[in-house]
Amino acid sequence: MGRKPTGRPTSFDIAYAAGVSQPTVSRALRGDKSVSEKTREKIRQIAQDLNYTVDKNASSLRSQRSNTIALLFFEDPTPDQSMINPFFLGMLGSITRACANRGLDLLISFQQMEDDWHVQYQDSHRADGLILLGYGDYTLYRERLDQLEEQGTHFARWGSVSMDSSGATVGTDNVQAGRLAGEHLISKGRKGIAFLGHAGEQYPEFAGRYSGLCEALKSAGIASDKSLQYDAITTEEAGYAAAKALVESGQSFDAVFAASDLIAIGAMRALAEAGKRVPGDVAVVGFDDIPAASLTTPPLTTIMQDVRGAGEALVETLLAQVEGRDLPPRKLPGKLIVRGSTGG
Amino acid sequence: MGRKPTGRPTSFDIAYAAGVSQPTVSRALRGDKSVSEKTREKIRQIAQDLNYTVDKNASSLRSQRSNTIALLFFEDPTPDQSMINPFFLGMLGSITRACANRGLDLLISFQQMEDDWHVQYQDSHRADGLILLGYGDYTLYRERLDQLEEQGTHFARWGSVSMDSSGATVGTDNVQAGRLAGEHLISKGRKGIAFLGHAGEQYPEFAGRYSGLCEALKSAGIASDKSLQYDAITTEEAGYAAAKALVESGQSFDAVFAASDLIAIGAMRALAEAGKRVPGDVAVVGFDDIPAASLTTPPLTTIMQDVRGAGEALVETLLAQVEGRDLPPRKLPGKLIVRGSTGG
DNA sequence: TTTCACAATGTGAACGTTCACTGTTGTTTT
DNA sequence: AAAACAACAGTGAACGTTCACATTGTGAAA
Repeated sequence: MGRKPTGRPTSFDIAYAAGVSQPTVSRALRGDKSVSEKTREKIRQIAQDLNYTVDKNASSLRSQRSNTIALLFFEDPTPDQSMINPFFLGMLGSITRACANRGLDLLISFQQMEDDWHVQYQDSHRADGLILLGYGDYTLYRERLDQLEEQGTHFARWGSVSMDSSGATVGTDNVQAGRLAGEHLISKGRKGIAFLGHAGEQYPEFAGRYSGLCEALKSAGIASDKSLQYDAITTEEAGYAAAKALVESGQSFDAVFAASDLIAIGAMRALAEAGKRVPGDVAVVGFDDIPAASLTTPPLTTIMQDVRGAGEALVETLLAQVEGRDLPPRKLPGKLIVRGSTGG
Repeated sequence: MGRKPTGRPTSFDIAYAAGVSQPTVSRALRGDKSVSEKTREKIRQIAQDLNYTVDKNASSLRSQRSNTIALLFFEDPTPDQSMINPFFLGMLGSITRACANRGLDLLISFQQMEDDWHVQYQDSHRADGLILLGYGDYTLYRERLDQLEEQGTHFARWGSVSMDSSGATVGTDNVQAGRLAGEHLISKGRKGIAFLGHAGEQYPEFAGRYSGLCEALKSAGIASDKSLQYDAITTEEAGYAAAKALVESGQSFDAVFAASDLIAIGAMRALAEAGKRVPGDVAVVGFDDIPAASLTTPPLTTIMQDVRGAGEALVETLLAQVEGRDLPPRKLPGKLIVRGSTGG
């Protein structure tokens, strides 16, 4: 179980074996065109035989580029232990893939809002840039974002695109997606559509979804009723509470558009307890299409965000920024997934 | 959006400002006792004022220690895109936390079985060690593990502890957990207990769970019936297929112990389609306690693995190995979570 | 033939730390 | 009072690359 007695080989060893100078080895392995095809191939072969790999630390130190990006998750101070929003976990997968495709390494870290994450990674040269992921109260981290920007840190974030953009942003077109949900419910003959989710500017994504819903209602000539909007952050508990409040208010409604699947799942629980049948009495639409959405009874109709596209877009946007060309913010369309909770 | 015109400060700048030599700065910031309390504090203060952080690359290069570990997920060649086993995602969270507590950075990467992951990370000095995560056919990657070990790579893996251990291993005590599940079902009066999951040595974890079940049956004086064991890998589809085969076989059974929650969920779907009621006709127990387990109807009774403990144990074991002291393999107990699928 | 350009490699330094020593002081021991 | 020893700080080198520039050889243009 001990370590190899002999140290691992360096580029000098390869150089010696190949009968060239050490920098030539470096050039060859990077695929530099100024090394002849022949020597390049020879060096590659020797490197492989000797089991040599470039030392990333030395490389990064000298070139001032780590080919690594850091992924920072953050949520409101997590109440319980480690219940991470499943949607972001899907995102993690797609970002990982996007990085792998480009030969980038990915550092990951979960952050509490209070931490001073804003200084750590890029400054210590661990990463060339940051990807920021997380719902939550926008106003809370707005300040940090500005600070990042001021520091000249490269970052891309997932979130609401519509806000006066702080840095490079990629997000779902929440208004379009909200409209999609609204139109679907309306097409099912529903008119009293409640919205569960914050609609204030602290939660611009939710607000976008709500205004999309309102647009759909308006287009259909239905008056939207502000009293049918109930605040909820993105947890199952919040959804349960909001739906319960809705039911107990005595207002009449025949559909619920939840700002996230977790909210929707909580809401369905509350509706069931209140004796409301889904979709008979109340149709329910969620948002995100998390894995659990297809496992509820009835299965949840929801808006799927383009997770795969998002990962690609985030990495691409960040990379562009690192290389000095800023890309415009990008909105990805949502897609309606029809399941049982709206009557199939 | 441009970069700071002036380069970021180095330890020399701090040294100059503090009126000491540069290595003293390095020592002070590492908390070296050989720097007097006074100067240490002074240097800390100046560093903070100047917004200085230690360059991780230089530090790692010189000290030959990256304070980073790499987390490698791998599964059987993923059929569809990025459906990652939710259980491992929970694990990711706990490992992240365990790393953060120790000031370690975490690199993550998803691997196809075919890739040559076994050489990459530690050799290039990106990471001090590897954590390997993934179910799957053991025989498939067994060879790679041996290779890693031979290379002197430090790694810890999550998996079956009982096998002739390749390297440092942490895992759930599958036999104990299986017994727990069996005892619970027996206490509910069930006697015809089917097991859905591979029981061969390619899947030692599943096999352990099965033998735990058999132990429980034996202790209760019930003969275990090998024909009630159906192979299934850990997906919802596999669970569906296995349960369907079970039903169609015409054998009588009144309980199902699934080797994973996904299998259980698939099985419940098949049972529902076959007109069997859960838990009335058939009680169901899963394994893992993934988030979706509490959202099914009825909610799924399951065995919870100690995810938090696992993350801690893996990181600790790995760290020990890096520091030259090998820790023995570790088994963590499973915990029964009783929900509706076994009658509450 | 001379000249210039270009392709291919070599040379020396630099990236920003940490390591192993060497010097200082000032305090204790005998 | 000399010797011994801490406690603290400084000096020079080293980690393994990549960079900027200098050097060589070769063939085409003059």
